[in-house]
Order: sequence, then structure tokens, then C-alpha cells
Amino acid sequence: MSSRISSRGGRSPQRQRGHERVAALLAAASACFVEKGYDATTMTEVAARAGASIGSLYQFFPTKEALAGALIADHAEALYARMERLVAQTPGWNTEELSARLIRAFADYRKQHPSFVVLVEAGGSVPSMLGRTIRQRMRDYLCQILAIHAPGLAAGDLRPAAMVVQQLMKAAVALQNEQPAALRQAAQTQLRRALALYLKELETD
Amino acid sequence: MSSRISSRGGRSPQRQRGHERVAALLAAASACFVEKGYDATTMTEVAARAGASIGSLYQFFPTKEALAGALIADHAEALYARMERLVAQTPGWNTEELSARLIRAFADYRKQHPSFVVLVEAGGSVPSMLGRTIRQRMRDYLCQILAIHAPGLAAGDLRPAAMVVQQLMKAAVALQNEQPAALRQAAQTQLRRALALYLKELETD
DNA sequence: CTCCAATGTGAGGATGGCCTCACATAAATG
DNA sequence: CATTTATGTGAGGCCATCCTCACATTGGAG
Repeated sequence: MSSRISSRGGRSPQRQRGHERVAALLAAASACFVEKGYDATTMTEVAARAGASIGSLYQFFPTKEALAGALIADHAEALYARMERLVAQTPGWNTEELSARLIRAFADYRKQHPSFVVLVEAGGSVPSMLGRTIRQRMRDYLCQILAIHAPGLAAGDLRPAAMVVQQLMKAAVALQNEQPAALRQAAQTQLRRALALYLKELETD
Repeated sequence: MSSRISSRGGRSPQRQRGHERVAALLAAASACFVEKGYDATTMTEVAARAGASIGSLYQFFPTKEALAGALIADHAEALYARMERLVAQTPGWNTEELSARLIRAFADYRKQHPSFVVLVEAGGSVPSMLGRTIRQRMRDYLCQILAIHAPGLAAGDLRPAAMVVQQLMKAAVALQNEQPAALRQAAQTQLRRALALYLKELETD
């Protein structure tokens, strides 16, 4: 749970009080990033929201970029864990079920880690090398799932298919912003159908 | 082609020289936004790239937000024109053709207006009310296309389907960033198949 | 040519944000 | 208690950026 912080400048918490602080700071940062985006949130605001002073914030996170990086790293770990559970459960699911689970997994994840999308998708001055790495690894997980679910698929067709599925997952996340709720749910249902159709087609190749 | 500028503060160009300047400024701004994102590009840099001074830039665009807004407005107009052509041509196309045309239309548009996605998708401090309006209107166009192509579709199912198609278009745009080219093209082909499958399913409802 | 509105210019004001630093407090250790 | 390490604090340095302003230049109209 504790995010490893770059050794240069920012000291890791040692006592219990320190760990509580970093937790509060990370939570505050997450909320700010979601509400105002990466560039628009200020370090002062994050500290204030966590009930800390600016100096305290800089004690643990030597830089704004390091703060975002720690958040991303924490959330990425949770994402990987979720994906590994999905991979493990894939053998027992048919196409419809797999489609529904994939959509639901991403929708749920976004609810629990709202700042992740904001930070990784932000094309701005946020550390984007992490984002590339994470997207790549996500694609690897999807390749595993597809290899299990559609064993007849040629190895060369695996990655393009995984990329398409990945984009559909991103679409599921984007649809969560829609209002009203009835329309959103109808759209999510349709997206699930589209994904199931595509997965079914992959099996017959 | 000339972008209408808010009457408060920023004067519209009157002589030919002025029009050339705003064109150069908009082109420079577009390039900067693409390369560095909205927040990271500076007004000084835009002016320098256009071969103008900062004062000249502020003569026509009273604010950084107005500059981005003018760009978005120009690009949106081109988008609407393209969508209207698509709507007009839809009756003559079968499902495969429609799918290919939709994907290609968006991919081409992104090549010709690279800053549009950067500005509209940027969740930061960019004027986002324009983005909402544009997305809404895009959805309306897609509803028209679907109503033509799948006349049997219930009116209530039209908007959710349009939302899904819209997300697939966004996916097509996102896939354009992928490297290497062979992988990108394979993924785009797969996405076209997924869209065609979904459109075919809509017809049989 | 003269005049005047449009356009061009860049130094500088004003603001705000990232980060530092010198010092204060808390808590563990002996 | 004395000491030392971890943690807490906030004023301020430094710098980048947005935008203003007073003035120069251009070019068409009369």
C-alpha cells in the first residue's frame, strides 16, 4: 500500500504518523486531481485539503510530479491485481459473461480510483512514461485473456485484437460520465453487446 | 473560415494584413497545442512561432482561452461539414462501406486538424463547454446516420447506439498514435470489423 | 501629401505557483 | 532527563506566465 518514493530528496515515512500523513496527502491529491485536473491543482491546495502544511507535503513528495507518480503507481498496482484475477477466471466464462465482466471490471475500477484516468490520460505535463508502460502491460493482460478465450486465434492477430478490446474498455470508462443514468445504462448495455459480438467473431477465426 | 472573435476586447481583423496575421497565429497556436498541450504552451511561444509580437497576438485574441476557443470553433465547423457530407451519402452505402467510411472520416479529420482532439479532450482549464456542445451535435449526426442505415431501429434505441458508435470513432482516432505502422493498421482493420458487426446487429433489431 | 484607423511592438506590471529553508515540535532511544 | 531523529510549519525566494500600455509603423482614403 505504501508507495515507494524516489530516494532523491523525498524521505519515506518511518513512524506511524508519517504513514498516516502520506495517506492523507495522497487522498487529498487524488481528490484535487479529479476535480481540477493535474495542471490546475496546486500543491498548496493539496496540503490544505490534507490538513497539512506545504513543508510537510514536500517532506514526502519532493515534487509535484513525484506526487502524481506515487498516486499512479499505487493505482496501477491495484489495476494489475484486478487484471490477474480476471485472467485467472477467464477459463470458466463464455463470451457473454467475459464481455460483461470486462466492462464491469473497468467501470468498477474507475469508481474506486477516479484519479487514475485523469492522470494517465492527461496528455499534459504529467509523467507520461508511466502511462505508456501501464497501457502496454494492460495490453499484455488482454492478450492472455484472448489467448485463453479464443485459442484458435493466430498469434499475430492477438495484439491487434487486444488493442481493440482495450479501446472498448476505455469507451466503457468514458461512458460512465454520461447523464442521465438511464441513457448511460442503455449505452453500456449496447457496448457490452458490441464487445460480445466482436469476441464471438474472434473465436471463429 | 474567419473565426468570429468575442467582441469584448479582441478586435476582428479588417485589412488583409490582419487576416493573414490571425491565420498565422492560429496555425502557430495549433502546432504548439499539438506538441505541448494546452497548459504547457505559452502565449509568447505562439507569437514567436507566428513571427509576431505578443502585443500583436493579444490584439486579436484577448485571452489564451479565446485563442483556443477560436481554434475549436474553426475546426468544429469543418467537422460539421464533414458529418453532413457523411449523412448525405449514407443512403447509398451498405454496412461494410459505412463502417469503413466512418472510420476513415475520423482518421482523416484528425490528420488535418490535429489540435482539435488535444483541445476538446483536454480535461484541464480549456473551455470545455464548447466540447460538450460539439460532442452533443456529433451524436445528433450519428443518430441521423443510424436512422437512415437501420430504419427498423426503435427511436429509443437510437441515442444509446449513437453513443457507442461515437466511442468507436474516438477509438479509431486514438489508434492513430500507435506504432509501428503495421500494428496500427491491423488494429484499425479489426476495429472496422467490430463496428461493422455492431451495425449489422442493429439492422436486425 | 495628409490624416487616421488598423496594426505592430516589447518592456514591464501583476499574479500565482513550485519549491527552499531555518527553525519548532513530537516521539523514540538510552 | 538528555539526545537524536522524524515530522511539522509557513514566510519568502525565484521564476514563469498572462496580459497591459504607451508608443511606433503601415497603408488606404480623401
